[in-house]
Amino acid sequence: MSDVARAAGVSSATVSYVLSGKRPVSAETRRAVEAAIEELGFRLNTVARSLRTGRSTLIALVVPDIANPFYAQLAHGLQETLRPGGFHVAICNTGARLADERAFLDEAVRQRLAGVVITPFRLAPEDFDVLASASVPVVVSADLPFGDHDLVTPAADGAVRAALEHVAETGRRRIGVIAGPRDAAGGDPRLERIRAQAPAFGLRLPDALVVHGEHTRDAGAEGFGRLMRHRNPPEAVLCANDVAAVGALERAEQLGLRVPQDVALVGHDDIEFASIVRPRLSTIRYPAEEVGRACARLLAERLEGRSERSTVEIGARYIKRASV
Amino acid sequence: MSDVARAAGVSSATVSYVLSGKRPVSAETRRAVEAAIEELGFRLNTVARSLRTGRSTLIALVVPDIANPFYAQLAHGLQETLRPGGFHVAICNTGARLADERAFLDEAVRQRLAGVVITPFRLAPEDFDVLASASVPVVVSADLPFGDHDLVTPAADGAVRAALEHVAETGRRRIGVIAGPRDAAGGDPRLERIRAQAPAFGLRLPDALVVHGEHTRDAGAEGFGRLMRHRNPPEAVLCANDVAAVGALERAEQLGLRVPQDVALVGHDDIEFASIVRPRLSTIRYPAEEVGRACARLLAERLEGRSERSTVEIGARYIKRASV
DNA sequence: CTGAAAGCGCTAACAA
DNA sequence: TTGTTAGCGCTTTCAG
Repeated sequence: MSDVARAAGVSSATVSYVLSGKRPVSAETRRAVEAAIEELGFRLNTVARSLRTGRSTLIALVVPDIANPFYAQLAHGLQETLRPGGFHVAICNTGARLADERAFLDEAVRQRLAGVVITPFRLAPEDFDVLASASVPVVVSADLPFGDHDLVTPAADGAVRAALEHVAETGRRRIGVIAGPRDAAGGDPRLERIRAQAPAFGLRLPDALVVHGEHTRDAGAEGFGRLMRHRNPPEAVLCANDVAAVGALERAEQLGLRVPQDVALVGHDDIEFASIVRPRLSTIRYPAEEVGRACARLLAERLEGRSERSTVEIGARYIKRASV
Repeated sequence: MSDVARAAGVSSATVSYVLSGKRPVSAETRRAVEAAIEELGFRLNTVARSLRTGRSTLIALVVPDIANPFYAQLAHGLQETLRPGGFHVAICNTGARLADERAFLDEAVRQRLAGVVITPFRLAPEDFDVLASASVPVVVSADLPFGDHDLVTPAADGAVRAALEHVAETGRRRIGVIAGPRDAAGGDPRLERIRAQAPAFGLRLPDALVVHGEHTRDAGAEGFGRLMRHRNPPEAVLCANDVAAVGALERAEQLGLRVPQDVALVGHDDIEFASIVRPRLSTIRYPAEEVGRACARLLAERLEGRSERSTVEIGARYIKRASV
């Protein structure tokens, strides 16, 4: 930078100001500086800038698995809306493991990150204290509030109602649920929403027909197998996410069970998988890209100075397809 | 850090050395320093470290679309194998647009990144000069060599042969190809491999039956439609990637064409989609996670000092399923 | 085995 | 409108 300053016959402060635009510079000086920059092939060192300003332009996206289409799409929405503001997104795969979740939060403060967007799985609210003490803004994407952080969350009651109504209309009475991991922080709100609303539609969800597992195809297949081995199996199975639902569907085929004739299936999220499988999966859509964009906006607002907590609800909708 | 030094009664250099392990420190001093770190909740500022050392620990992954399952899986493999070495991965979605590809390379030097892993689409070799002059190591993941950068690439000849053989065995003679974008840098090697080997199996690929498009479902559907509107349509369609192949399959269904009875379909990559659609898609597997891991290894070697160019071939394999 | 001190490249007072 | 300069927090010679 001082090279540029010398070449342009100005001080390095002036170079800094033409680059940042934080103070007016005469057209003539600006031209001289820009010429020198071009001439020397100069490129601002953003590391030095970050050290000086105490804040980088990097945002961490902390999720269980970026290869899960839901998070991949969320990442896409997040990155695309953060980029015009000069921010970048680092992906942090935790594998839903507590130790890794913690490790990334720690790393976020070491790196003086501009912010963190996270879907916490096993983290406790206290784990965020490291970030608070370094005043790294946090946006949580989850079904339930988490501490007093900004939140992007589904408004899903109506969608769940619509799904249950559809299941009931088609004559089923006994339902099962393939929920998230048993030890997830805050339990599984998707399960609880179903449990709370089922009775209103004359649907029974016995405790024995609730199984838990990770958000993977294997876990979905396994959970479905367990449900159907029950001496009195469910007539409809609702899954907390589409990846598991696809696993369930595959297991149904292996077991010679027809969907929806023998058993109905409903997912959550509406990732691409859902409309690609046969039968097409009825599911409660929670639009990942839009979630990512909302997270980006919340974070941007924080970085621009908002200090009160804010929540964005993203509407979920029941998408009726062929699996019910 | 100087706070820690003061609290431990040592110099800040010593604190630095216990943290980095770059010089022996007596057990006693170490203990005192660690106690002080714990006490004060000190966290190393990696931005300052990067400024001083001239290199960050961030690696950019530059791809067209992180929401494309192939790249999402690649990202996963990359991140998981880079992390133990203390490196992080930033995602850079280019949308396959030249301007964005260039912008990210520029950004990489501003950020003094430790490295770049890229699947270039429209970039020309000269575009990499910015990186070379800042000596930012580059690993290219592509079907063809690109400049003199480290390369991860498929060994796909055998797989293509197997696919074509299967197509020929089932009695088809006239084939079509849904290739990548017409203006992609270096053309479409997957198309060229097919073109080169088809004659050996008595297969004809007329120029009129080669269509180009992006690696998206829409482009695949559109390309398939164009192919089948031909007055003498192909008996088998090979796609340069599975995302497009899924689009083609959907369009076939819309058109009332049965796969594989009316037309056979072969994809590339074997992303999860391929085994989820019905009929299951026969495809040339190119394992994305493994590609990501290979990119990580190549980059790690560079950062440890290797200076000769290196290429890793990842074996591709024909996966015979129900669409041929 | 430990310390003193220079300096990485930038930004932001403060001064002119 | 521009310049001078201190200092962000670390690493790394050089000296002891």
